[in-house]
Amino acid sequence: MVVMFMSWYDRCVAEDARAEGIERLRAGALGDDLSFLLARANALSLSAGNAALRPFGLKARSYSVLVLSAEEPGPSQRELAEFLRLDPSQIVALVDDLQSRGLLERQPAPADRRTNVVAATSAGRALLRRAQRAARAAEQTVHAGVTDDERMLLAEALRRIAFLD
Amino acid sequence: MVVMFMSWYDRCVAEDARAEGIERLRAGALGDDLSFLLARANALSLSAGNAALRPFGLKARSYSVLVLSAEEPGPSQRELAEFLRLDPSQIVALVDDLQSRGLLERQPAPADRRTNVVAATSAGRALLRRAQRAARAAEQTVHAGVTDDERMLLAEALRRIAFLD
DNA sequence: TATTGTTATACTCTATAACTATA
DNA sequence: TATAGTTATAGAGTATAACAATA
Repeated sequence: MVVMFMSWYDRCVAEDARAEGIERLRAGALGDDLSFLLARANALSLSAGNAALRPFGLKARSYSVLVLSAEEPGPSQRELAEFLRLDPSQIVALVDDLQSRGLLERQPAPADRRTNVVAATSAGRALLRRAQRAARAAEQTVHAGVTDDERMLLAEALRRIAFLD
Repeated sequence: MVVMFMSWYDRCVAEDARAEGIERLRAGALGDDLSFLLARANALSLSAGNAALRPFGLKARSYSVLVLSAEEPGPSQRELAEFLRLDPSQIVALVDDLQSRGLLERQPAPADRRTNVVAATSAGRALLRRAQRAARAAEQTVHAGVTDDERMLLAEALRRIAFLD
């Protein structure tokens, strides 16, 4: 189990001189550690995704909120927090930002006036369509090493881990 | 592609009232998004791992450094940075901490005096053995939903994503 | 001139608690 | 009394640049 592995790597060109050392580490204990592989795969996926979303003024988190708020019916902020495993206060900031850009709206829920339902605007949906194309292209690049069959098995296994209830 | 999903969830008890909303989101667009599943699975794995390592004064990052420095021969700080996708300056802080606790040593490399080889001490190895047991137990809990066969396929697919060269 | 390790700093993200308005 | 949303703030993690020692 490991970590974020963020972006020093993104500006680092792998050196041949170090390659053998890295290969050695990879053959060691962590190279078979499922949590480590999960963390490293996620870090690569995340940084590729963030890079692809940057032209749209989005990051993984705001992109996720936008995707979910484009569903029908839209989620409450509480549901967003739980599904994305983010603190409700962080959802406030994300929704504030997207709302100020006219990409989504807070709609007071008729049944419970404490609750805001978050719904993408048509501008939000338009941006989302373009962003999704870019995100999917980035995802394909990151997952280029696995076949379509493997990808399905991978998704199923991850789903069982991600939603182990 | 998504995000950290850290620990609000860890102190939140899922409510039945929200469960149907969550289920709906799960059936939507992100529920099939491999990057999202990767992020969420990793978040769960990471927080379970951090919890299991806390009694040993370790987190995922320091644990990873300790594991790698217990290999023979030990890695240089540069190799650690690249393998863990952390900035070299972050490795300094991690190694400082572990060294101050007597768990590893910096050994100047004979061949290149710029380089520090990081090597676990016997105290570090002893702690590591105990920590590894706890980490593996936590990992099993997180991955309880997948069979052994699936776990192997999962590891292989993740390896190809994590080390796509 | 380039690389390893290091220090420093600004920034983003995360953790936590308190507050308000509704229920 | 409990929940949804909000605000505030401290702490951890990340991004970036610069520096000394060595190659």
